[in-house]
Amino acid sequence: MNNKVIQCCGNIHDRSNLEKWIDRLQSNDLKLTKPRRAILEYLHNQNHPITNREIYDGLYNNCDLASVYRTINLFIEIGLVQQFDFGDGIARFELIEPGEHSHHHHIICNDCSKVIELDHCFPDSLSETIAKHTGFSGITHKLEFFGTCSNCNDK
Amino acid sequence: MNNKVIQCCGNIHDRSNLEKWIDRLQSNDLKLTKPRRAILEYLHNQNHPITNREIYDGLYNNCDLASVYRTINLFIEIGLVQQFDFGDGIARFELIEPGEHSHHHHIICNDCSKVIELDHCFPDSLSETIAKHTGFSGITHKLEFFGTCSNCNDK
DNA sequence: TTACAAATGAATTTCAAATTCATTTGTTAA
DNA sequence: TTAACAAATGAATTTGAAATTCATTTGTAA
Repeated sequence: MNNKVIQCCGNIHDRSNLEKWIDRLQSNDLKLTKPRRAILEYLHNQNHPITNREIYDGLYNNCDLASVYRTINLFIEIGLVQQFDFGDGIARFELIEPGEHSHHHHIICNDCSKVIELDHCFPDSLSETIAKHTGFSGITHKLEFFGTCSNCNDK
Repeated sequence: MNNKVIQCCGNIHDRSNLEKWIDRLQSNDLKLTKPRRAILEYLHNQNHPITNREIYDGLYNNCDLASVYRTINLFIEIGLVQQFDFGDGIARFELIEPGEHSHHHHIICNDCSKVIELDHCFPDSLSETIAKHTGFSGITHKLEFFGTCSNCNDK
């Protein structure tokens, strides 16, 4: 395995990490194209969910906006990316890093839109109760918190 | 007070209930117009959140679609209506009936889109923990559940 | 190196939502 | 009741996110 460092979009990555994604793509009979690699790496550099437009802007014409939409949808289909909705009508996306705890939520500041990732969640027993009560199975949930961050509170 | 029954959109209402909303509108210096009354009554007849287009279609040209959007936004501003997001990118709205427990969530079937309203929620202690952990104040949340309903499971 | 399916870019389309502006409609006071 | 006027409406247009179409380009595997 070649662990040389490659340069892209002004950021430096360990190629070994990238190869896990490449494997993931190729095991799904998908081509490793420049736009896909660029989007993958751009997502990897973020620590919060970002919009398709933010990805497009961040890639500086390395990739068309339509391809960002297409690629993100593809990544969601193969379970590489997770979508979050912060209530403003614009979808946001986060890379699910291999081996990471993927289930998490966020709290978003109503004033400045600051985002903090949360590990907190309610116990599974709540979903189980709802399953019994409604007859639904395979229950998942979408949960985001909102409030005023300490910075905005001080103003 | 005049408690006569009025007819609108094929449904019958007790005028005394409607007057609570009228008071609500007028105490906000807002006019009680035909579109606003029609939307209010249409919302009152629903038992699940509905989209702007569903309201428009249900009103049969008693009101322009633009006015539905405007009126719903207005009702949200004055706290008469609550918005829900079921993850399909189309906003849904529910009337907050006076004196009702307004905080609730839903479970939506991934197959047939059936919606059940839920009283279940996690304890406030979770929000308090998050407040302490993040320094955020005035914490609210958006929470919806998804799964497969018993009907779709049997197919 | 070639062949070809798959993916891309550019332009267009779709759809929810918001906005503009001339006309209409509640409301309040005469 | 009527008149006056701000507020709200309808109709058309605009916006913005997202999806789609199609000719061209690009990975990949023979």
